[in-house]
Amino acid sequence: MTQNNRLRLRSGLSIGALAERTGLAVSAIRFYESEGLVHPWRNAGGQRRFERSDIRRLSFVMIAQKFGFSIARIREVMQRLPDRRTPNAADWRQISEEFREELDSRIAALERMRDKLDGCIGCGCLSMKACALYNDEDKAHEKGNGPRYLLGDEVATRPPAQD
Amino acid sequence: MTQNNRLRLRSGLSIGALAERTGLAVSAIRFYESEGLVHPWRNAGGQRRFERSDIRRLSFVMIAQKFGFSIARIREVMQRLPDRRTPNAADWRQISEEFREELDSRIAALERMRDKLDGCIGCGCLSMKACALYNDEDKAHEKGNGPRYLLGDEVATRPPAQD
DNA sequence: CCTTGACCTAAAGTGTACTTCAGAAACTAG
DNA sequence: CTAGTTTCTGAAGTACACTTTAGGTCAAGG
Repeated sequence: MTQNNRLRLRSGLSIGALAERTGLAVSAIRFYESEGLVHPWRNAGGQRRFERSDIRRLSFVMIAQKFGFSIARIREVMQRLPDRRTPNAADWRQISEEFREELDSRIAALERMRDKLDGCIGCGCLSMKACALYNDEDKAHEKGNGPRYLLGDEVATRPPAQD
Repeated sequence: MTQNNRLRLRSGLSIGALAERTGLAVSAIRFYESEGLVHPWRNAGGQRRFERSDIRRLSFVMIAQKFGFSIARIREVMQRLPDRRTPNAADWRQISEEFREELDSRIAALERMRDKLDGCIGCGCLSMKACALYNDEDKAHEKGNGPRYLLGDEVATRPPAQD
């Protein structure tokens, strides 16, 4: 294993080794490559070889996913990492700053919505129209392909009975 | 339209009318029925007829989805609504209480993770193992079908270089 | 009565994030 | 060198939350 490690370090990590180090499935790493999140080279036999810095790239991907960011968004932000040189701590800190800001505003939006929930659920406005919970904020659930037209139509002609 | 409305009220809402009132697509309402979130009856011609209280049911579904709850979870919680009588404001308040609690703890977890982000991203632990961001909390991203084995394996034999 | 629009069902398609499978080539240990 | 493990590719499968399509029925206005 020790000798093994030494070999790996010389010629890049195999996909299996990277999977071990990150806890990801091998298939997930291949998928992330297809999504442009890592860019391994190939050895003589056509097998993928990764740099040690890819451990960190993939770790970052995992963290960002935990926070609910989509692969598209993660790819977008990671494209700001340096291309030529190996990213250093400052590079990582910089892009995580960006996530942090987005995260902050999402947490805040969620809190505002939560606060409105109390006032809204019991009231008639839940039957729609002008309810603050509808016309408001970015939803926690921003991705997706629903109708997304979310109101704007005519006003209720009758009082909000307790239906 | 006024006369139309009067007719609708006598014999229940058509799926199109319900779609108009909620902003949902007709297809979405059919889907929600198949998922057990609404239970329309059928008229003589086999068409769905909804109660006025279904406007509120679906509105609740939409709000819960905005907060990121899955259909399965929403169905689970809505099963606590009264079966026999039309749910009233107190009923709705009670089940939204439950969501509120879940929401609170999810917001709190997100905040704790966010706070750890600052300390974690720049450091070597991002390369895995004992990092607080990994072994911790319920992920915002709890559903899903990934590898989910997320660490627990051997310790790094070398210091966390700035890769 | 007839046309038009709303509605019906079942099946297939969409996007996200992956996994699983099949068959073949590469690599590693003994 | 051989056996066993890894890795390779492309295609298909999975889960969630719906939408779209196709082909047919129902209902309301002129």
